[in-house]
Amino acid sequence: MLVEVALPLPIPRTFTYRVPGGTALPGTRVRVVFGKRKLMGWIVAPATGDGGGDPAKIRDVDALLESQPSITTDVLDLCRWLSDYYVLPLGQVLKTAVPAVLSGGVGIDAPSKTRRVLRLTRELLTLGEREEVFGRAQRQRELFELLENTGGSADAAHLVSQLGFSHVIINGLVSRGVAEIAEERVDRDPFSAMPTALHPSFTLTDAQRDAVRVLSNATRGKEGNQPILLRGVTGSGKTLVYIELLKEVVQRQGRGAIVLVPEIALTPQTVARFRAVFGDVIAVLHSALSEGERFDAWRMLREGEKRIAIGARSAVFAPVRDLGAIVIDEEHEASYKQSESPRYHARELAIIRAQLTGAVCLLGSATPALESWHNAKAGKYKLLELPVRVEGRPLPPVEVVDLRRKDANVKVAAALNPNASLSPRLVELIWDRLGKNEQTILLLNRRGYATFVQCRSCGEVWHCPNCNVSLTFHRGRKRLVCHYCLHEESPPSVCPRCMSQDISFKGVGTEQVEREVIETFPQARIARMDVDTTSAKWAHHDILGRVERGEVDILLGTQMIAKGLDFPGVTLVGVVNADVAMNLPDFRASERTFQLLTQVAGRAGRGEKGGAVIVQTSLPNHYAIKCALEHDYIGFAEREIEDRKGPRYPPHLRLSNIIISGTEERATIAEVEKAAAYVNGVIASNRWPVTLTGPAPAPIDRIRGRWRWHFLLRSESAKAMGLVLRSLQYRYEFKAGPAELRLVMDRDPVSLL
DNA sequence: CTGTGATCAATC
DNA sequence: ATTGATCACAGT
Repeated sequence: MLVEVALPLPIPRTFTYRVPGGTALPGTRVRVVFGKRKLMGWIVAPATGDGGGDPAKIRDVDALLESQPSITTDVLDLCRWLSDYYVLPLGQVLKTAVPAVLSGGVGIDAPSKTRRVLRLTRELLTLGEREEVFGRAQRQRELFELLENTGGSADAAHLVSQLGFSHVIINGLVSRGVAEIAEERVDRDPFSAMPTALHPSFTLTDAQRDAVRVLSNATRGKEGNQPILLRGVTGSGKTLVYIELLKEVVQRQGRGAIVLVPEIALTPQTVARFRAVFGDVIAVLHSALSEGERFDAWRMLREGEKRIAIGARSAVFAPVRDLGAIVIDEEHEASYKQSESPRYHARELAIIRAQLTGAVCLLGSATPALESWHNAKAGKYKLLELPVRVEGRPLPPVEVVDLRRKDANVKVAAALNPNASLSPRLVELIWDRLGKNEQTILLLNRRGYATFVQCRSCGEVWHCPNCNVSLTFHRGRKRLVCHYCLHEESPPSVCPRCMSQDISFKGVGTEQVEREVIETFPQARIARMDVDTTSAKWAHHDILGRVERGEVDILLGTQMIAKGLDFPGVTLVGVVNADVAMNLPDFRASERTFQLLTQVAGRAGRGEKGGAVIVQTSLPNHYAIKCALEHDYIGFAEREIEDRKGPRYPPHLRLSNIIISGTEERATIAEVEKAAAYVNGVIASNRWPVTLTGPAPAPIDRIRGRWRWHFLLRSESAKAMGLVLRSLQYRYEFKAGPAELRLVMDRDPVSLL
């Protein structure tokens, strides 16, 4: 039998091999001889026959690595789509769709962890039988009866170390023929030991009930197979709708489901709620899992022992059987787009996988991505809405503090501290909450102490030697740090250019706000949550746990505190500076700002006590901020969609960002110009409806010592865009020349930085 | 006339 | 990605 094998190499084609004596299903991993070496690959199809080459060259498959395909049919089809759309060889895609331990070429059983267990082989029903078998061997009889009471088997090491049965006793049972030592697979699941905070189950609101009805009809194929967008304001109970959908699919229909969450470490509450309802049929695909644990979770899904996978974007490849639903929570989140190859968007893959399997695809958000909203308005997605919070709780009032105003307010603050980043109004409200023993969340989307360091006398700003970005001062570490390449150096005491000692630390970061908060509210219990305080494995979990138990008065952090958290004790949210996200040179800056403000404002007032939000900004008239104040998603979306007509950006068309990087600036520019000229030629000669903008330096034009230039492709036609990218791939695939020049194709980029 | 490096084609 | 072939130019 001849088969097509995809190899994890940058070669966009498959190779034909022979499976000697027998057959093998697509999705099976094989080892093959390729050139001089042996590689692991996947059988992806029966051989096409015309296979583009000399039949005499076809070699035998070296070994089949598994009897059951590691890639199921629907995942294989999903990977094919990914390979085609994002212009990437199929073998490389498949490699990212299975746990890393499987791409090393080991057999499917090898990564499993086993333990030795003592297991009963014979029943001794009567007392007489027991007397006869054991005689005076009292301890052996005790061990035998212990095993009977624990279901017939027990861990051998545990019997010896914890229960005091020596090897002699165990061997005695074995030699009497009533028990045996066996290897048993261990299923590592670090979550099984974690408490599942049982959430009070609310009765559904009318809107929730309507949504659930539509969704459960959809699971029975009554609503067509469109993706469904659930727009529910913060606190409207989207999670409960997801749970009801999964109850229908998993408990009533006996099918499987996938739940995607933006970053699983940041959403422990969401995960805990699913675990509370579905218990041990859930596999949690957490980034902190070891490779072995990840493999176990994957295998249990593959074998149907677990039916729900919950995890970040890569969980879209989970080998869930008989898939009935995919839920994408916070579907607007940028983290669903992978920032390295393969640069897929998990939301798009989820929609495709749902289409392939007939599953329901549910996108949920309070602030849908404009693309999703646009699709819903155009009728491509079905739209469901949850317009009010549960139990009729109001959305919190949002108040603006204008950072530009040099009136009494700010002067008071300035008199106290010239660098004050908390306005008197915000300070006053925090005092009030401290007095009432209520909690405050403070958001600032910048970490470190000061975002740049500048000489007051000559204006020199300290930059990273490898990247074209300013260095951030971290006071705790007493270092200047580059947030792109992690370069560190000592903070200067003298300006090397003008020898002045008058050096200022500018641009407030979370570390500095933390200091200000400590000085202003000395008795408050404060927790800071950003990349610098959450590097330890379960650090997120620990910090959020303290907040949940009421051990923290003020939680301060970057955007990682803005999402999905549900703490009824939080009655005040302060946005220290709303402008940070707005000033990025990216067409999504307004959208990001609006989403961040809406999401973080939604953390306030989830309990009975209500809540308030303070937004400090120097752009109080910007529509992104104004709409966020009024909780007006639709107003924002309409205005922003209009704004993106000139120059045209998504959702009006599709983008691809082509980046060429290299260590030499001139060679990089020369190459990007060559590439752009080539693309322009291809577009013109085929009359493809695609336009090219650039080339130009990337917004951050040097990272890790590499110069970066890019150009943008715009098209309303996905097909034409695909053809252009494909021709670029062929042009560059076998490209000779200094290998240090690299080309990246980012289709539907989420950020242009 | 050999040796090192760059460039290119091929891999079932 | 990796290997082997081919070709240029440098040092002998």
